[in-house]
Amino acid sequence: MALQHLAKSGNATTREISAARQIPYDLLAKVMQSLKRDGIVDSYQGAHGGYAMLISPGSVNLSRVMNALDEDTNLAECMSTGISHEQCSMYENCTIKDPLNKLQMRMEESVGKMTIAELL
Amino acid sequence: MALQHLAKSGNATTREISAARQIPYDLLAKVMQSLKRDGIVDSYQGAHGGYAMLISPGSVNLSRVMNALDEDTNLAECMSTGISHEQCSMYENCTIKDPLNKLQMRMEESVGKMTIAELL
DNA sequence: GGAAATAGGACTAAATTAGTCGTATTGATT
DNA sequence: AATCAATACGACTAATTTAGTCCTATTTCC
Repeated sequence: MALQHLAKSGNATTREISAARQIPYDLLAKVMQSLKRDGIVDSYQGAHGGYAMLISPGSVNLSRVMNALDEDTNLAECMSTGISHEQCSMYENCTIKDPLNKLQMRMEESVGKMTIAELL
Repeated sequence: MALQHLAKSGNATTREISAARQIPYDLLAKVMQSLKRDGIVDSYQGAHGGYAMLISPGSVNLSRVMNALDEDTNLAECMSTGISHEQCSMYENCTIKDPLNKLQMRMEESVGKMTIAELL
């Protein structure tokens, strides 16, 4: 909702979006910071500051937004990069690992096909 | 994992699957009951009882399995059928309702394309 | 200097999901 | 008839995750 608002209005403050969309201010603030961190939006501090899209809405797909907001968007823990193999004792002889990976790729693809531009 | 096991072995008891896949017995029992309720598997009570596939693995897609196990698989509460309109005060002037519905349909489609047969 | 904004860490509360427990029922075997 | 091994199921508890809050910096315009 925040990105839809931003894409429509060009730029806005957290306070404005919070009021317009009835989103708790503090929560939205966290969301905006995450979007900034990912480089989806740009921020301007100080008085008369706020946020603006850094990338064209059509170039921001929902898969990217998901990953910007959540640190782990995998279907299972073992699918994260890194030390995850040790986390599951069944990792070596797991028989659903491959199909699960395939499923995740397909889902990411379908989520990735929708962009912020399609929310306007 | 349970369905993969069942599809491979033809039939099995909860105890067998639990041991083979290291799934907590009580939890798996609940899962099997849900699958039975949905009509994906058939159950046989009493001694020498157990479960067997009721439908061919190729006809059981993961979307159906999801819905069999979870009572609500919607992206948002307002997308459930029934009284949900009253649950969200913003329902009438929600501006992401339509794209969200479209997204859910696309995701369901991609999940629905994979069947238990593809786990074998 | 003050007001209005972002930045971010630490925390709490709510909701969800995973897992357990107790008991009933069914049905083949002895 | 008794027993044992299985499903059925409701109620509960524990763990995890997610939503939301609070406090304090920092930045920048006026």
